[in-house]
Amino acid sequence: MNRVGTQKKILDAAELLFSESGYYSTSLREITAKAGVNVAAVNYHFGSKEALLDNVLERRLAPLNKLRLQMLDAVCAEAKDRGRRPSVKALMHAFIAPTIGFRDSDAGSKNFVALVGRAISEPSGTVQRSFFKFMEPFITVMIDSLHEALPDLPAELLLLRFHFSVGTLVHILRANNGAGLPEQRCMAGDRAKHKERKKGYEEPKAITTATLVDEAVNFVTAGMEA
Amino acid sequence: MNRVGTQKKILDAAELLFSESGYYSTSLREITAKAGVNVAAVNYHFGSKEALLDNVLERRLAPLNKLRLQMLDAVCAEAKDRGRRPSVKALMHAFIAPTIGFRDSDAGSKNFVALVGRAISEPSGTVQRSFFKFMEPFITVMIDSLHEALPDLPAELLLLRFHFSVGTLVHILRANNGAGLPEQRCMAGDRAKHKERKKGYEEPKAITTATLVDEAVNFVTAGMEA
DNA sequence: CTTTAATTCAAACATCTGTTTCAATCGTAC
DNA sequence: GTACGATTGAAACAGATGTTTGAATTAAAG
Repeated sequence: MNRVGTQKKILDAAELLFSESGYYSTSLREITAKAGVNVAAVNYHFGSKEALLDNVLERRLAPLNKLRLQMLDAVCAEAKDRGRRPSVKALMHAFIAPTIGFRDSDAGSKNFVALVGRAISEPSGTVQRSFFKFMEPFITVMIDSLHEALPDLPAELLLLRFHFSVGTLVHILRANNGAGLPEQRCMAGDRAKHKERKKGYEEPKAITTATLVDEAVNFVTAGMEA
Repeated sequence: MNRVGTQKKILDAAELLFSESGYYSTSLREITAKAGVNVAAVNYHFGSKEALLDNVLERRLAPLNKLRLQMLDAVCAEAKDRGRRPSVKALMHAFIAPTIGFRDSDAGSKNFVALVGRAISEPSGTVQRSFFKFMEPFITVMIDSLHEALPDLPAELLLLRFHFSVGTLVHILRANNGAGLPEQRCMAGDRAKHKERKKGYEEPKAITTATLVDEAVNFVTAGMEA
């Protein structure tokens, strides 16, 4: 086993288990067991559990953030060429589409998006610190662009509504865990009961990634411009 | 010390610490230390840590859910009297206003809303199970009412958009932790950098609970009707 | 083949976890 | 005041946690 083999096995196992159970509820022994390596390997290759989390996040977040920034720059550049302001919808698309669509780019990415959704809501400390370290550069540019797109919206309202939008996206990612569809558990129960009461009720159709992205973009765009 | 005194002290301490650090990251010894009682008191009065969480949630969620259902029923009843469908905005107000406004109703409630925001995002298992047990009755009625308000919106889109709305609310509650304002940490850093770059940038004004509720209701209403 | 460094492994480390035990204490009814 | 059930307290429980150790193994270089 060379170095990179063991490291990758640990990263993959940690990514999966963190996304399933969260950072604090996943033990190093579970991770190393699933990876098929010794417990000491984590501290040997990464230094600590927290450093492992950093590496798990960075491996995926670095290319994702690059992609998001590219799309954001493209939107702003195209708007500038036309001498117009960027549209809220295009900005929100650059924010949401790469993030949600990321899960289709790689087998392990599906686990990762759930991990990201969970990271932002995990108790303050380790996870949030690691996460925001990677997110901050993008958010800075995003808010600047939104100010250009909505010059008449007061700063505090713009920040507040963007805050709402982040909440929407995070919730999508979090629920994205298993099937990749918005089948969060409260609704599963509801739907059954609803079905009993209403006649002629049709089971809702499955929702593709493309529809999910479109609907999410429409939802937050309408909210931003409300 | 009589029974209820000790029980209340434990519930208050657990509510605060759970909301700060989450369920899994809070130990019984931290709770009992803050409450000024013996470690054994938790198991004596509640049976287990999980049962303690149930009691923490139930103490606040029972009256809150009652209030939300009352408001929802009032909205639907008034609409029926006028022979009209309930408005999405009124429904969303019944969903959001009591939840956010709850933090002003009691000194400890401020901690509780953050706990609720965190509960829904905590790794599946204990916390989610306890939480949805209390939430389900309300959600069922809510979705039925939304179907009445938006009869032309396909079921899968309605569920999806309500899913988005829940994400927005949860994110608000989660960030609601300290000051009670949407001052999430990523934006604190952004704002500083943004301030440097833009001339004539004005620091955003503080946002009151009433504004927060109004903006949140407008945001999700616009999204639902998009 | 020998040497040398990198890596793996089983075992132990100290610490923390939720829970239990059982004697000491408290409040109350007789 | 005495007896009795409810409550508290200090201590210990068994198990899990992240981390460290030092010898064994592997891979590459001379």
